[in-house]
Amino acid sequence: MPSTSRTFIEEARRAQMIDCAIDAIATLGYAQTSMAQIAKRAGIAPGSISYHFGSKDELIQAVVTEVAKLATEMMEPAIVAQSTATDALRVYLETNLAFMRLHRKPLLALVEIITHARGGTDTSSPYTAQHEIALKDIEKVLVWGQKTGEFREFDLRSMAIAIRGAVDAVPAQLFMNPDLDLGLLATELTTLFTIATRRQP
Amino acid sequence: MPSTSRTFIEEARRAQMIDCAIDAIATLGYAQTSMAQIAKRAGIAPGSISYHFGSKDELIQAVVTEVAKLATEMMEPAIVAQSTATDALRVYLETNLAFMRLHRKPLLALVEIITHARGGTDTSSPYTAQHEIALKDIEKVLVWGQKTGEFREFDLRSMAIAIRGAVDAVPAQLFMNPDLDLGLLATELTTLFTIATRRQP
Amino acid sequence: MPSTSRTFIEEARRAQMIDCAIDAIATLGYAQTSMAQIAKRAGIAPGSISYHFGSKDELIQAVVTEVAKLATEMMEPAIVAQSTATDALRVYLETNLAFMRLHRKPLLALVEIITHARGGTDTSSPYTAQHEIALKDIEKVLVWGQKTGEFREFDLRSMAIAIRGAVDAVPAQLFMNPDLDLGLLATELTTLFTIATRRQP
Amino acid sequence: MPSTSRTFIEEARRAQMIDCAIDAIATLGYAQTSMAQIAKRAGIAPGSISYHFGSKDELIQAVVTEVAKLATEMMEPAIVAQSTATDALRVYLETNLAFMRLHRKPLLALVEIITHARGGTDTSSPYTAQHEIALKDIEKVLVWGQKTGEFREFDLRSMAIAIRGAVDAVPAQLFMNPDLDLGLLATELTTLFTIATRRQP
DNA sequence: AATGAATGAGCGTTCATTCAT
DNA sequence: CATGAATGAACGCTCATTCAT
Repeated sequence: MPSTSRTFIEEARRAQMIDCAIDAIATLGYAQTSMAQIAKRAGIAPGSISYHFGSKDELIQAVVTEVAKLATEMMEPAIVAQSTATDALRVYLETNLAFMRLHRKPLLALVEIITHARGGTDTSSPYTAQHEIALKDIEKVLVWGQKTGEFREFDLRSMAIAIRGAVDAVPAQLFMNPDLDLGLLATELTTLFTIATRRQP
Repeated sequence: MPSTSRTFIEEARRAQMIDCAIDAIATLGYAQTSMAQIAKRAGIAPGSISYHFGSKDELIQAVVTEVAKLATEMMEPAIVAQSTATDALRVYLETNLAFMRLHRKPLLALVEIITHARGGTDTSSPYTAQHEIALKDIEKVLVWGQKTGEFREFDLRSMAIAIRGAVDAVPAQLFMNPDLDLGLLATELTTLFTIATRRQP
Repeated sequence: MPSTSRTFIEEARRAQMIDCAIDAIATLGYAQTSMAQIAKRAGIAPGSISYHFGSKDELIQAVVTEVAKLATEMMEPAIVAQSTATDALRVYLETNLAFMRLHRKPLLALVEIITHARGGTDTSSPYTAQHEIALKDIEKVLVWGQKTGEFREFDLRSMAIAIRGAVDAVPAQLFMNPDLDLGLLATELTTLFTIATRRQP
Repeated sequence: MPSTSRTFIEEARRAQMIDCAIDAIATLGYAQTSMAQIAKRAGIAPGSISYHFGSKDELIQAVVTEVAKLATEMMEPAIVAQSTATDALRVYLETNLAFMRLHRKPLLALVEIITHARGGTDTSSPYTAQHEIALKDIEKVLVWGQKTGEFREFDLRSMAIAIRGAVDAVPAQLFMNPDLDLGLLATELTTLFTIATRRQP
């Protein structure tokens, strides 16, 4: 039991603040979400957030980490359990869309942060890095498929951009049309990229 | 020559301010772009922008209109000149990427504005509408190809989301990696969606 | 013929600007009346007003002078023509209310200026002086009536304040209720102050 | 002792700011009183006022409420305690002038606010309403006197305008001449309106 | 540990005034 | 004479952050 009681309370407070930040960002939008708004939702003082997180940026970073952890926990085991690259790609798309269905608010918050929190030409932001990691993950599956001969020859980065782009486009759609059929979308995207990647006859 | 000198000067100033706004937004990001920043780039007083545009919103709107005009002028004639849906889809992707190459900063600015100017749950923003129009345009080409038998059966909206998503993902990539090979990307995306949409044997 | 053609045009321009200033102030209120608003009403450039009047303060002063001249021209001859102080007091009240009926906008503008343009503890403002002159004018009539025995003994300044206060209260009423019966009000105020000032039995 | 220390401090700060606002408005005039000016007098940062009051309008409203409360507490009990309309009218005038003597700055500030906070043709401002209430209050006393036969017949609104006009004229006089004898003025105005309203022989 | 009052820099905007044309 | 583009100071307001309690 490595964590003390103090740390436990501390962690509970942080988790509560992260949850409220997610709710505020997903509901109000990134630009309209102030520290005061988050504090109000948590029923605490604005200063307490600074106290626990040091700065707004660190809170936002914690939100990103939290949601990324949630997503990874949900998606990664299913993907690595597949025995073919084709299945892995299919499951990658399916679990991504499933995550949007099950964790809409965290996902919306994450998208808001990624699109808003970038500062200028700062190529080295943690969000940029995360995006690169996502593309690299896809490329691993694509390389696998090309090695086994399941997939045709194509430029890895281009295909990865297309796949990730399709997935990243969904939250915006979801925002515009909350009744979007995510099940249908999952099926269609799977078919689309299965056809587009498979070795051509 | 119907325009007077006065109008000419006025238009020149507006154009200069729009250019500086584009530069500022593309360089600093939307959230970091204040009237003062834009004015500084133009070498003028902050109040002068309000004098010419009335408000920040109107300046931003002018930027959007300017870039949209630029994009439409470049892309639309080439697309409608095609005689098959397959060619139209190819040219759609090619001209979109060509625009990014030729007008990188305006395009980055436009993307920044579209992704940031939305406020919370406001579904009815003009930028949201613009996005929907873009999808509908793609769907027209897809319907065309399905009617002629060039394309297989698929859900129109899902395919449109994937295509637009791939295109929209490019600016972010461009931002992270300015040396991205847009020519290669155009070829690969064309191949990808040609395969993914064509009638399967 | 002391005035040149240039001066004539000059005067016409000034008169036009004063009229537009009166209209703007009476319609929009003092605080909402900017140089640009006045210029717009006159169909001229904002800079032209500064050119003719030097500053906003001087324009406002010109408006006050103009309206005061209008009022004096209308009221003074009728008042001095009376042969008793009682009649003079009656005509003073009647002509004051008649002026409000006939020149509502100039009067409203004047009131707006007097109540708004005062700057801090500046006791020596021209508006303060004008107010003092108005009280002194009333006191002259009151002294006259006391000397002839028409009026009872009372403190001159107190009675003058009450009379002027009643008259000054009317524009605000007019503003709140444009259908106010100024004829009835004139009759009633005349009766009121005739009773209040006359020698008691 | 129902109020906590926290609320107490909060209230003390608000009271301090209201006092400084009263001082600034009475000294500088409404138009010259900015948040920065008030803050300077209080020795605090401009933002602190927004923190406690939300907006300038709310601060001004708080000033009005504060002064109105002060005035009502002082004047109303004395007036309603009278057994005849004649006495009520006398006490109305006396307490009004007494308030000016005891609370000169708050009263000046109130008058500044009432005369300035109206915007253009906006008939429905809360200050306009307050003025109407003041007239109605006077009319109640006048109706009372006419019913008991103490007062002669006259138009209620006209007489109310004259009485309120006389009272409202005093602050401006006070501003011009700080040594004005308010005791004498109270006596004279009482006599004036007692004579003017009483049943004529 | 937690507070919340207070800060101060920055925001978008207004506007009387200036001056090259 | 007249213009109107441009200015620059001031406005009310927001908000992440600090710090005495």
